[in-house]
Amino acid sequence: MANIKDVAKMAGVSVTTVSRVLNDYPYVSAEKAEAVRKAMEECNYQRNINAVHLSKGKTFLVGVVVPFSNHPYFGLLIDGIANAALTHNYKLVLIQTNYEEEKEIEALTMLKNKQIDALIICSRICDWKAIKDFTQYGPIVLCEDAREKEVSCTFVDHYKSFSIALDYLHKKGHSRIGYCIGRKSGTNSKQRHSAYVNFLKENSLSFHSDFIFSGCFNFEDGVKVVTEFVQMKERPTALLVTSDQVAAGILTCCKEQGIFIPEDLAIMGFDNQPISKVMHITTLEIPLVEVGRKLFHQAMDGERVTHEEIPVKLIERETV
Amino acid sequence: MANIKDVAKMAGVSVTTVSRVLNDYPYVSAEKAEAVRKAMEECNYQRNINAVHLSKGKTFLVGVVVPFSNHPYFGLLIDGIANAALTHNYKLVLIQTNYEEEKEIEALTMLKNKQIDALIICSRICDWKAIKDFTQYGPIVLCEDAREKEVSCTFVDHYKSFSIALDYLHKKGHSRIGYCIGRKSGTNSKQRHSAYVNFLKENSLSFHSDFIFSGCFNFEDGVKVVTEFVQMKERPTALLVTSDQVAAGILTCCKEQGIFIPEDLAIMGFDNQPISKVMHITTLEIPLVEVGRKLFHQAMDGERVTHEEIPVKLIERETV
DNA sequence: ATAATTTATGAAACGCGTTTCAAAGCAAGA
DNA sequence: TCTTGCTTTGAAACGCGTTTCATAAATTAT
Repeated sequence: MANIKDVAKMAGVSVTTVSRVLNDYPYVSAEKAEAVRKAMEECNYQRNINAVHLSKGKTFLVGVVVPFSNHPYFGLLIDGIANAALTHNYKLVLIQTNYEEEKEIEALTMLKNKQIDALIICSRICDWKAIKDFTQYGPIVLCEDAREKEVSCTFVDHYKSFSIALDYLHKKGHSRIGYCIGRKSGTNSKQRHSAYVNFLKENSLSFHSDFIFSGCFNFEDGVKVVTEFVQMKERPTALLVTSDQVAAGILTCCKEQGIFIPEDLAIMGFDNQPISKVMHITTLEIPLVEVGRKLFHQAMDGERVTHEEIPVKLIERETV
Repeated sequence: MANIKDVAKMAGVSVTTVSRVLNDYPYVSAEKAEAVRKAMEECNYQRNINAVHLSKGKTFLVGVVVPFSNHPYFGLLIDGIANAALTHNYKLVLIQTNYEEEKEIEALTMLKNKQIDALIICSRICDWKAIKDFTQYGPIVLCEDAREKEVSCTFVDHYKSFSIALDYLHKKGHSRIGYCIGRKSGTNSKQRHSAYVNFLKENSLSFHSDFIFSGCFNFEDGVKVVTEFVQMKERPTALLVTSDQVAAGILTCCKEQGIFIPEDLAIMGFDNQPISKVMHITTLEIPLVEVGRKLFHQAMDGERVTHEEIPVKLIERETV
């Protein structure tokens, strides 16, 4: 395969001139530019992108860390990131971690390596300390409340939004409220939990540890929740479900079991995924595609550290 | 930042020796190896991966072309690819095309550029001709029946599987069968359609163009189908739905409309996604994660062109 | 007409790790 | 003792495009 030298020779110019043509720099005469273009065509020249990357110290790749890629939450997020990347001629390197810390470190190392220009971490298991060490190597942006930290982030104030949801349920007459969550650790989960605990305290409600269902990620996890629910002696009357998928699963399962929604159990979803509309699930809208887009822009604007809060919106439908 | 030269100088050896240590080559004395390791640590040396890529002509990146990443079908496929990639120390470059041909060409160009070592195309809109021109630049593998073509593929024989499903419905007494599909063009869709047409012919059944519902990708698309369905004068009694998501949407919507499944309408899904189990949808299992894994392995084994057919399995549940 | 710019062009250095090739040292076998 | 065959080690070439710097030519300004 021909390289820039060959093209230069063929066109009777220097490699510098070829490079100038290649990159649309000025100060090349029309004739020489033409000669170069002709030579490139003749030998089917293709620029070796790795040489460009080495030379420029830039790859036009952005790493995206997600635990799973087949989950609608991350799917939508990736969608937003991917579409923003598309318009900026960046490509995404998908790093699926399955929540293994090792994989997250690998992603961070890619940044250190200069294999990617920036890194977007959609969800993590690793310590902030681990990340901090890598901030010097390039922009890292988080999808969580990192206002206290020296990296950019786009986030939902989950404390606030959980409080809103809890108050809403409380106003509707519920005092036995539980919630379903993916994993218990994680910045977002912790914020939610403290909102929950504070809500109980402020309203003098008692804490039931079995009102908290963890491990809820997908539609099918709704089955587990309902199975547990029916076996409970003291049941909650309302459930905050941090994913519409899970809420939909719970709904479906409850119908089978003859549990009426919202009479027997009120359900409040999160995200406002399309499925929640179809199933008339009351939910808290989080514009994930927009979050994704913002994350990408922050990754691009690596110099500036910004913290963007995304407002959520309560969407009333028929499950509360 | 220190480079290999600096390390060599610090350790009092040549760059070659450093390179040998870096790559675990034999023929380095223990003392020198130790000196190199110490030097690397001292200056926090990090190998510039782009230089490696340039030198090796290899990037350990595999491109994955998908139209959307937030769809469970592609989610599962990506999952399989990603996990296989993980174990082989490859990373994925996600190219979300939204079915724009231009983006597909861009992905192919990345292969030509040597920016990726191989390309997996999960679904495409572009012509085979367009792809053919790029096969010379590296392994391209397709997720469709490409037995006639000189690229590797992992595929489901959609003609066969559609026939199986149609026969099953027919044996259950249905003669007014329709189907729901994502897009009408596309290799898979065409295979399915011809299976459908042949089935009708062989059983002397008449063709109703309105029994075919296209644009069915997601859960929410089920709504459209049901809306159309209830307005039909002559309704099908069974529907083959090429995605469990859509089948689930149809099911949910039918329940609302008082349409009984399977009495009023039999539904047969595809993929055997978790949702189909929860909702007891009879479906045709396609092991997408395994398909993904195979696609990756074929991409790795670029030399050999193989065509792997994936068998499907009918899973009887309660919607037929 | 002369100075000051602007335009055009190429040599060479740079980014950096890998690999080939030659050479030297040393041990085992003949 | 001599040959053969590892084991070690490093110089130099290689992969290839970008960028800096110097030079020369052509304009424009004074």
